[in-house]
Amino acid sequence: MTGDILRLTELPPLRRDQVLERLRNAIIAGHFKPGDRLIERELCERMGVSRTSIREALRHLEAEHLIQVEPRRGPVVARITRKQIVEIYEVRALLEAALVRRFAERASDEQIAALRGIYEDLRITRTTGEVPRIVALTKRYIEHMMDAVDHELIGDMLRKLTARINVVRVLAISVPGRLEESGHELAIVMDAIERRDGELAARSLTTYVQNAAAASLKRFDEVERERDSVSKRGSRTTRAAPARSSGAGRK
Amino acid sequence: MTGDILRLTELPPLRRDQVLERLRNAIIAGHFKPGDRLIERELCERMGVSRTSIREALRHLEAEHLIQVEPRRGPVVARITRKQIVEIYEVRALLEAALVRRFAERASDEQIAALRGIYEDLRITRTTGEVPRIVALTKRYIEHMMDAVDHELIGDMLRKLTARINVVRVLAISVPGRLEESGHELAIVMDAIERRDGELAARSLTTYVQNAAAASLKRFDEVERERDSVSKRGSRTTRAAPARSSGAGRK
DNA sequence: GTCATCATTTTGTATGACAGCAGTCAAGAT
DNA sequence: ATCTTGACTGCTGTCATACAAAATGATGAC
Repeated sequence: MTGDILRLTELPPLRRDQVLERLRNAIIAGHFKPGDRLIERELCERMGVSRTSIREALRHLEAEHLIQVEPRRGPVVARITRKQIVEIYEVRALLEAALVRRFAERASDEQIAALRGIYEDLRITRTTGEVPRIVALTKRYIEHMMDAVDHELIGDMLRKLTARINVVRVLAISVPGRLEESGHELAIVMDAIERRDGELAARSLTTYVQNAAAASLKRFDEVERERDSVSKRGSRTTRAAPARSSGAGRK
Repeated sequence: MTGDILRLTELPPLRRDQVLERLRNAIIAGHFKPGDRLIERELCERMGVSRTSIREALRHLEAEHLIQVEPRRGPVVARITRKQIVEIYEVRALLEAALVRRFAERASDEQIAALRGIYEDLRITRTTGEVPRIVALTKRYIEHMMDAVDHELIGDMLRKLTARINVVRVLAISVPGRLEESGHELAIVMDAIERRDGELAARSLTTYVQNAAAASLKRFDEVERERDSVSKRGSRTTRAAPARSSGAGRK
């Protein structure tokens, strides 16, 4: 019998999984910055585990694209390119649109009411400008839909994608005018859901995400430009990758 | 200077990456069957590397959902559930529709002509019923679009998704009537692309994928039913990885 | 056939070792 | 002062070994 559902003795969580989660959180939270090297021995000491566990967790993060590993140079917190941001938002738009469509069409009235509750919190908080709380509520909002829709794969993919652009995404919130604009879009989405109009909800959410993408890209470009001008006069930055600012197009 | 264009000593590919690729291929090709246990020591011996490299590759495969790891029981080739098949096809439909839309709208005339070439090969081969060749050409077809569209993320995701359902997918080809039906759908897609009608191409491809999903699910259910009735009278539990007589026999 | 008991595998983790690439820094050359 | 060179150091990639705890398999009792 393999399905040990009724197990009494909780077996201890695997060290490598604990390491994985803590590293992942640290990266997403921005505690490690893009480009930072993750040195194994350091991580060992700080987390009190052996290299074995650290390295296995790193392989997992590598597969999630949260770190990049150049052979014999070791892992680095993933830098994100402009093209990647564009692509991630594009796919996010597709997936979230599908998600909200299903939610509008299939969620129970209670689930929709609960979403309305989260939405109202969010709407109010948006007027106060408490960015961390806005981020948290936005997350709650989408997570609520994921739970209700019960689409493991879309949920999984969205979580991984948002992890990759979390830093950029948070920046985008503080783009002037963004909050008002997006508030309007979200209102339409919420109304459409309540009218069970999946199509409209999906279309509106797509617009919302596209605008969010535009805001993120704007901030990204600003940061890039600033970083460039600094590195031009300032000290020599140890940059591993060429990281051309514009026109990264290869032929 | 790190622009290693003129490197003489081609640095050896990392062992863990070689292991990763070989294991991944073995799983996708069905050389290991779903539910088979992957025992570290065995893999070490058969591949001539240490547990370190094997285990790191396994963590990567775990992140790709090609293996499942229950704590302290070790890795097992991922079994796929009916729900997962449904979900994967749903997302595949979304992503491939987006892909073909972009291709229809942006590809060069030459790229479209090349696609037509692959398509014609495929169309002819379909009449002959050579399943392996059909599979190969279908893969070429989609890969050609990925290359042309140059959307790293969608390409990446599609590759990972198809890896997970490869076995089921191949089975579906031999569903009676499927080939004729899908031939028709593909023809519409191809025509729409040539007329630069991204919308129609996307819609048709969605239908195509949905039908493919239906065929796969049908075969999946058949196999399931058969397996159930066998296990009811025959040997008891669903054995994980008995040393199959065919192939490498150990013990 | 079911169940308890013991032997054997296998995983999870730690430790130590070492070759070899990568980045650094100081000494010498121009 | 700047550039070049070469030694130095830091890390990664990989292996071998070890061992506790859990899982699996075998054995025998009821």
